[in-house]
Amino acid sequence: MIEKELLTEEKIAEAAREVFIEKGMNGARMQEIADKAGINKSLLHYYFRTKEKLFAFIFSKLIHRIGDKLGNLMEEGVSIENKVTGFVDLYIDILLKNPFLPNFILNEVTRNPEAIFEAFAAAKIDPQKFFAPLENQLKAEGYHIDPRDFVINTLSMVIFPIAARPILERIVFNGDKKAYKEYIISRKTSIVKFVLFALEGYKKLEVRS
Amino acid sequence: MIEKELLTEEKIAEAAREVFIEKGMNGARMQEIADKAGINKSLLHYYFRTKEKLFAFIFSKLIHRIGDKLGNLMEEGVSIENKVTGFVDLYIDILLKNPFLPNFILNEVTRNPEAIFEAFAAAKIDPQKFFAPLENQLKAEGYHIDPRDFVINTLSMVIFPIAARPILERIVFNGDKKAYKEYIISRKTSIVKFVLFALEGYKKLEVRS
DNA sequence: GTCTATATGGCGATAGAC
DNA sequence: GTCTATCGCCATATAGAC
Repeated sequence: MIEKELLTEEKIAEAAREVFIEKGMNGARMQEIADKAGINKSLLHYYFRTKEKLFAFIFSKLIHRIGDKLGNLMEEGVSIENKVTGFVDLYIDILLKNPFLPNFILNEVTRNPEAIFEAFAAAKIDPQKFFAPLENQLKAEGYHIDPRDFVINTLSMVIFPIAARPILERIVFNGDKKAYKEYIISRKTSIVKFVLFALEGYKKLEVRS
Repeated sequence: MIEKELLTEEKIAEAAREVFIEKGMNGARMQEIADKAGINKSLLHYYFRTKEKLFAFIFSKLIHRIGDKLGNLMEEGVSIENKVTGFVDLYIDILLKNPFLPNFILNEVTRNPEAIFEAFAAAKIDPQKFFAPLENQLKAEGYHIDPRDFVINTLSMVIFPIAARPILERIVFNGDKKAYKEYIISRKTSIVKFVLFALEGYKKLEVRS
């Protein structure tokens, strides 16, 4: 019964994705995944022989999707300003829908670095294809900034406040969840503004330092 | 024998701190802590009845120290520029020595939010005492930026690249650990530059948006 | 206070009926 | 394919000798 098999496997994958992302490999329980998928625990082992295999399956699919999204943002002919705007907007939306994603990736990548090599290799993510054109474009548009600083600073400002939600929500917003969420949404414009202001400074420089 | 008791308890605390920070509450093993402290596993339970209690002890001490350091950075009479420089320099040094700290805090604070309330309350950390003077100072020095953006953006750029070390080291630096570390050190100056350039833009504005 | 030995419970994994 | 029952391991925690 192929029809049924696909359905069950999808239910398992969806449940596993949710539980793994929220609890991590160590914290996740096969029982919880089974419950959430509406099936029996031993059926999990029937479809994916071990927890490790199930995890690897979920993780590599995830990296693959992220790799695709990153690639799409690198079309040529788009100005730096529009790239920043598009990037920040897209990623804050994604992260608002998947608030556990940043911590999950950071953890698993620390726990088992080998998985990165494989997953990123399989997803065909090549940093040179990303940085080389960006460096040229920054130069061409007159911004004398290290492209790594440009990318990493922007990425940091997008991801960190979402990874640190429990702390910010409590310390900065006194437990007001709505205020926190509105603040994150407001960052869609404020991060772009901050980055573009900074870039102005680099425009005046003659050499990058 | 009080002398001995203090020594053993300190050895346990130091070992527990290292293991908890690297592996987290879930990943840490009482056996590993005992080994690292050079004592027996059951002696751990003699000093701290449960793993949870041992963890709470370590965690609250840690938050307390962080609270103190944050407070020290808020002396009056220091220019915004010097505060940024001092903050970035100090924190990158701390994080280079404790690379697991960011992920540890982010994780545990997600896993058990109650712990934050207690630990931060015990450490007497009051955000209003932090943000109110900073907001005034930013206004006084002519920077029309939301103080939360200012703090959170700077913090993000300091912490995130260290929390994301495994990814950056692999993807951006092709596995070259030395290059990664040198890059992080270079950020001590480049982050300050980036932030000050951005601030210049906010100086031209008449109202904060 | 510190040790050895052991209890207790949870979780991943398997056996086997249907 | 899906279930119930159970194994075997590992980690926390306790008992009890010294």
